[in-house]
Amino acid sequence: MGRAEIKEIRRTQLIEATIDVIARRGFAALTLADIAKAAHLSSGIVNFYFRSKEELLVATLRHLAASYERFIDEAIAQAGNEPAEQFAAIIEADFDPRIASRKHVTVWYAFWGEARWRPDYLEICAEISDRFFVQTRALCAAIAERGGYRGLDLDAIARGFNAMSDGLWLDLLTNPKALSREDAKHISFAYLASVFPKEFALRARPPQPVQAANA
Amino acid sequence: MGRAEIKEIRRTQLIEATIDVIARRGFAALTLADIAKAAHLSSGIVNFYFRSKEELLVATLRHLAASYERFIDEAIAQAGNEPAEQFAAIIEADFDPRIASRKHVTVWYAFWGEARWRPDYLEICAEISDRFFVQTRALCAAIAERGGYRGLDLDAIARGFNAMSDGLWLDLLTNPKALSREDAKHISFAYLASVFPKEFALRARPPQPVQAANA
Amino acid sequence: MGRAEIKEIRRTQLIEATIDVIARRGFAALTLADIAKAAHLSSGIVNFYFRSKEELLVATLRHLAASYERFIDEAIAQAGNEPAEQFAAIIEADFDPRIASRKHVTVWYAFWGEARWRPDYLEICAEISDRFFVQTRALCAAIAERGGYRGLDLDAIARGFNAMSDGLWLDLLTNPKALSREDAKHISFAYLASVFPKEFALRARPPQPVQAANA
Amino acid sequence: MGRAEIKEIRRTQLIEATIDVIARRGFAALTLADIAKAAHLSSGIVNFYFRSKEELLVATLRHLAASYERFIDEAIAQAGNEPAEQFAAIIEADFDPRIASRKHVTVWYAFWGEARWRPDYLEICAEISDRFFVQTRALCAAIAERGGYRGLDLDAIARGFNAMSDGLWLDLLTNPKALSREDAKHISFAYLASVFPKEFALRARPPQPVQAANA
DNA sequence: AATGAATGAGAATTCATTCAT
DNA sequence: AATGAATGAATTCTCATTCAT
Repeated sequence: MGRAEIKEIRRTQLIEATIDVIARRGFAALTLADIAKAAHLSSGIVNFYFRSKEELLVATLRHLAASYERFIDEAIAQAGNEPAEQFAAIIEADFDPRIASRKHVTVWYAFWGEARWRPDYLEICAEISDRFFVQTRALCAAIAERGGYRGLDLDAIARGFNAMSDGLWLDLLTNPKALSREDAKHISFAYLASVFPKEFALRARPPQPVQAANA
Repeated sequence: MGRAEIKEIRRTQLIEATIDVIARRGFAALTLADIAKAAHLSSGIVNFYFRSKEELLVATLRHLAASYERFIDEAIAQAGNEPAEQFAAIIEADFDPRIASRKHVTVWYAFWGEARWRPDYLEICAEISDRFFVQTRALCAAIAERGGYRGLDLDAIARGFNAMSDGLWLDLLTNPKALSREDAKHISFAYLASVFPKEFALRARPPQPVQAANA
Repeated sequence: MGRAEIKEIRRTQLIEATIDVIARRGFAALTLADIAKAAHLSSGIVNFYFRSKEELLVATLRHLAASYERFIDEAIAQAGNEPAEQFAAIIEADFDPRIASRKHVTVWYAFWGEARWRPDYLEICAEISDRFFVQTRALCAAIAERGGYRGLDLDAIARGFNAMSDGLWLDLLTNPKALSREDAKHISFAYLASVFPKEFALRARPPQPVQAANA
Repeated sequence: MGRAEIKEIRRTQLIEATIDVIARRGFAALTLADIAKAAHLSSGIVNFYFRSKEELLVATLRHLAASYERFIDEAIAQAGNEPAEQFAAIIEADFDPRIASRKHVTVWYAFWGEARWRPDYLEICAEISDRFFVQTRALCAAIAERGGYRGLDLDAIARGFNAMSDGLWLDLLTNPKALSREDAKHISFAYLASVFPKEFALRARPPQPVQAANA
């Protein structure tokens, strides 16, 4: 195993340990000692692979963003050529247990909570948000064209959809009793069904389970 | 002025200082000394009026939640009896500069970022989210009845709306270049228009300005 | 006792503890914990009264310089009006056990050793060196005038004298077996006697003790 | 090239790197990693050729002392047989740019600053000081005899001369604006001229340049 | 009621040293 | 012979909390 590889392995190891520890203890209680312990390495190690705690955190957020994008892109790629299918794949991916796990959502919100004062975080967040907007906007446009929809405000629809996704994640985080991942998907589909009824009405499953979840 | 009153004045003074300092420095960099200085009081003061830093933070979140609810409730109260008017008032209030100021949004997200590990925060967040859901769900039901809409999934609409609001706040926070408060309102109205076209089509202002903002 | 006084007392207490610890352990081994312990205070105290370790060290050097200057100035003041008497007083003061104690010399050399990389130290050292040069140069001029000496290079004499003093301190430090404080005084007087024989020949005591010291 | 030779080459390489790094960064900031980098070697190397950092430092000081002695001895050897010539050669050598360079003086003072607490340093310093004393004392004796000087305190003259040299180095270090290497030489010669006027009066160049330097 | 001095535990960071390769 | 990854002890600095005044 070459040394360059080791370097990459360790960095990833530390980044994943960081995600674990944030998920377990929280951003405020995050210590390098805990991260090192979670990575089964010694306490001085982080400053060997990262210049500072802050740099590790930026690398962690970048890693998180890259994972998220990769997951969404793969889901779209596997969804076939129909834009509505692709959009549906985004929703499924967005609330897939591997992506919208309590752990991941937790960590995303931890970063968003601090983003305001860390230009690096902000940049990464804006980048992913812009990229996601472009993607969903293009799909909306394609669906609108194929479906013969007229006069739609595609920007508002796409941005609204993205915002709703983020907001549903927040509900998963802060109000898990009121909302399950399945509920979140249903709500997303219901939104799309209200804009593109022909394509999404059938996917928006009946509301009973939601009421059950609130019971 | 009685002692109880002074106590209340000081507590409020410290809570408001806390909000200021979080907005200015961030949650992670928040120190009791900074809070005391911002309140023009001496450094040991916080532990005099609050058992601990944590208790001050819980009180701050509670204060924030109460302000938010009061503002929304007043907006509804002033909106007249039409449910659609009331709903519109909620949107206007939700993105009013006094509520969705960068400062407030910042602080809300700071708390949400930490909420996962603080049961107290979580409870307050869930409470406000539930209350807001009940309110918006009731308005949706009223609009649907008056407007003769059938077969709507009211739970999904209300939850989706609330989620979208929170998500739009996140965009205001992390991507202010891509989204203004006016854009956010427009997107909210566009959503309602897609569900209740009769009531909201006219309010969803034409999309040009949004495109301009995104240019 | 007012609070402003306490502040000054504590700062002095910490500065003196710093001198003690440097003298005892050395500059390289100097830790804030040791200083705090030597001052019979708790470990966080230094950063309460000084912004950083570095600031404490600068304050310590300044304190050292001020003590030195005060001691020399007082010695001159008590020496009467004869310039030769005053010069003699400088030598006596310069090698007085209270000033040229092993502890003080040690600490001075510790600072000189680091001065090169710390502009603050350098400035203080240059200031004291310039001031001392001006003083001794003036005394040389007065002695030369009264004694009718002609053609003397007063700058070189004064600078040479000051340099010799510092160098003798170094010998006290690094070679205490070869040189006592009394030897140092004798050597200084011998130097002055070679320049101003009338005024200093008698003070330059016979060389035997020096030889004895070297034995 | 045998292993013993390589060992010697590497040790010298590391010692010279140490001198460079001390001169550049200072004693306090000296790290083995920096030294290794300056020697274009890998970070673990020092502990391969020296038992510890401390041992490297002692070797460095020894190297410095040996270089100094060699330089002075060579200067004396090249100066002919006249003791006054030899003494003059010592002064020239002592303030030769190759010996009294800012770099070397810096490093010497760094060691002197720490010497008090490191018996090894102290021993080396005392050794060089004693040796230098013996050398200069012998030259003084020879000059006195040839010149027919009577009643001189040769010990005091020699020790005073050595002390002045060290003190002038300190001035070069801490007060370079006030003193150049040429000034230092002039001051040294002026001192000798006051003791041995016949031999050194001519070498003590006129004082104007010194005044200029002080202007 | 309020102050701010003092405490001491805890965190990031640095770095000499070790050692597998 | 040389590398550089890994360790972990030590150090500075921060800060919530306490408490005498």
